[in-house]
Amino acid sequence: MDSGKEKQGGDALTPQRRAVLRVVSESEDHLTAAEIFARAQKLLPKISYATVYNSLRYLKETGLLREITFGNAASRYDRETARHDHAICTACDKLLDFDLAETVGLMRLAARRSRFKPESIHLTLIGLCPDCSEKQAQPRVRGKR
Amino acid sequence: MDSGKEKQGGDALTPQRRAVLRVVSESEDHLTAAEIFARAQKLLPKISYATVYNSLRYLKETGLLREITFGNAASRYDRETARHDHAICTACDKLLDFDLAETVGLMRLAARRSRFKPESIHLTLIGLCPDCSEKQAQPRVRGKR
DNA sequence: TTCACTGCAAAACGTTTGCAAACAG
DNA sequence: CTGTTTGCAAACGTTTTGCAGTGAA
Repeated sequence: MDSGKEKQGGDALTPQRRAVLRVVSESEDHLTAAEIFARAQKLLPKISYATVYNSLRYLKETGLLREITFGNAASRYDRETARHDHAICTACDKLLDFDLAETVGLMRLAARRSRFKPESIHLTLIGLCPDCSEKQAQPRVRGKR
Repeated sequence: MDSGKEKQGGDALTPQRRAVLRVVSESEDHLTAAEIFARAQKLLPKISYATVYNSLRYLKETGLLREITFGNAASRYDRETARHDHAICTACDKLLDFDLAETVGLMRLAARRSRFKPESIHLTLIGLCPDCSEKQAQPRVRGKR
C-alpha cells in the first residue's frame, strides 16, 4: 500500500525481519520455520529461533509472506502472497503452487451453499507429483534408488 | 464399498475403539481429540489419552472416520467419511460440512495444471458463518453511517 | 527516557512412543 | 504360547511466551 515510512509501532523492518524475508523470498521451495532458522543463521549468526517465529508472524501480518499449513506437519512459508492453489505430493511431500481461475468461482458456489460470507478459499490437490508418479508407474527392481 | 471383516491383526474393534467411534458418530460437531477423550471417559472411565489417539489412528486407517486439520489448530474428527468440503468461520471457528459436485471437476483441472496424479482434493471456504456474519453486519450503537 | 525488538530458556500444545501389564486367540 | 492392545508417563516436534538486556528515537 503506502510506500513511505512504516512508522507504526517501532522499527518495522529490522535486520532480523529482513533476513527472514530474504530467506523465504530467495528460496524456490516452501521452507519450514526450522529451515528458515538455519538459513537465517548464515546471514545473522546470532538470530534466535524465537525471533524467526516472531518475524514470521510479523511478516505474515503485514502481508509480506504467507503461511501454508497442511495436516499436522510444520507450517511452511510462501513468498507468493497472492491467492493461489496448492498441490502436495503424498510420496515426497513436494509442495507446488499453481493458480486456477476457476477456484474463485467455486468460492462463490461454496459461499452460497454454506451460507458463509466468503473471505478466501483454500484448494489443495493431494496426489503424486510427476516424478513420484513416474517412479511408481514403472516398478523396477525393488525400490532401489 | 469396503468389505465386511476386519481381520488384519487382532481385536480390530475393541471396546475402547468402539467407544471412540461412538463418541465421534454421535456428535453433531467436529470434536478434537481432547473433547473425544473427555466424552469417551464417560463411557469408559479408565480409557487413556494415548488410547484415544491410537484408536483415532486405527479408525482413520480403516476408514471409519476422518481427520480434519486446519492451520495449526488441533485436529478434529469427522464421522462423515465420504469426500466433502468444509467451511470454517474466522470468528467462532465453527466448522461446517457441505458438498459441491463441482469440486471433483476442479480436481481434474488442478491435476492437469499441476501435472500431479490426483488422489483427492481439499476445498475449504474461509469466512463468516451466518450467525457471526449477521452480528457483524449490524454495528450496534455508534451509528457510523 | 521510552518503547519495541532481540535472544535465551522454559513453557505450552498437540501428538506419539516405550514399556510393562492385561488380554484374545 | 504368540501377538495385540491398553494405560501410564515420558518424549517429541512445533510454536509461543516471560523476561532481562539491547538499541534506536
